[in-house]
Amino acid sequence: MIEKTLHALTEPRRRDILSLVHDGELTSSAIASHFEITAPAISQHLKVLEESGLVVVRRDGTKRYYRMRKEGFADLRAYIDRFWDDSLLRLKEAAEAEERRKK
Amino acid sequence: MIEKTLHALTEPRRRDILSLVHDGELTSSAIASHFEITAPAISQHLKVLEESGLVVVRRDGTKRYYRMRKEGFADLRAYIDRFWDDSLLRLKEAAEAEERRKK
DNA sequence: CACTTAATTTAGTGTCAACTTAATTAATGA
DNA sequence: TCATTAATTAAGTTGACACTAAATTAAGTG
Repeated sequence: MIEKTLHALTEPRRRDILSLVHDGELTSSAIASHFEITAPAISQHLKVLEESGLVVVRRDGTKRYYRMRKEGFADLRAYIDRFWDDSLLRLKEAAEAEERRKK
Repeated sequence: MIEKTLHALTEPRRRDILSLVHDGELTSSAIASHFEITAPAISQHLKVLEESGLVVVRRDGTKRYYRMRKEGFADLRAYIDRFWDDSLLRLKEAAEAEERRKK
């Protein structure tokens, strides 16, 4: 899952798309109107984003509304925290050691 | 920077390398011994990791010791948190995306 | 049933990234 | 200085992927 999340996020336009659908849902063509590339290219990006779980789609007639799916970031966030958190822990420990040294 | 971080992390072997050098430093060849691919391939991965800021290297004679650099995750973590937490900083993202689209 | 709108899928192209082997750099020791 | 060890850089191959234009699906509407 983290594999797909990272792959989806690495492409800059997909990150831009995510910013666009963060606040609310937008149709495929509404999203495409913000870019210079063609609608099929956007559609392909949306597919990658959807398969990664970073966006969800709602169908209404011929239109498809995309919006961000926050929980899609959970796994990647947890992965990073495995590296990040104990560095914070060590900073905390160092600070505490420093405190003790001062006294 | 987040660009380079994501690119570095997306390749599975580079994530494996990061796990290896998480706890302490290892030489290039010690790292390579954990994989089936050749030493030059590992060297190339290490270069990408170093340029992304996710590892640092210490030279001693002909050997080069690599270790993880936790601060390298900071930007990516902040990026994810902008989506994860509802924050006004998200507006900054949108503005930056708009700038990129204009170019 | 055509016709239109919205979007996707298909097929093909150019670029880039992850390998390989071979050559090269760099430090050290006989 | 020559040889050895550690690692990287160089050159070339292959496969993946972000595009494009064209064809296709799907859901209304006259």
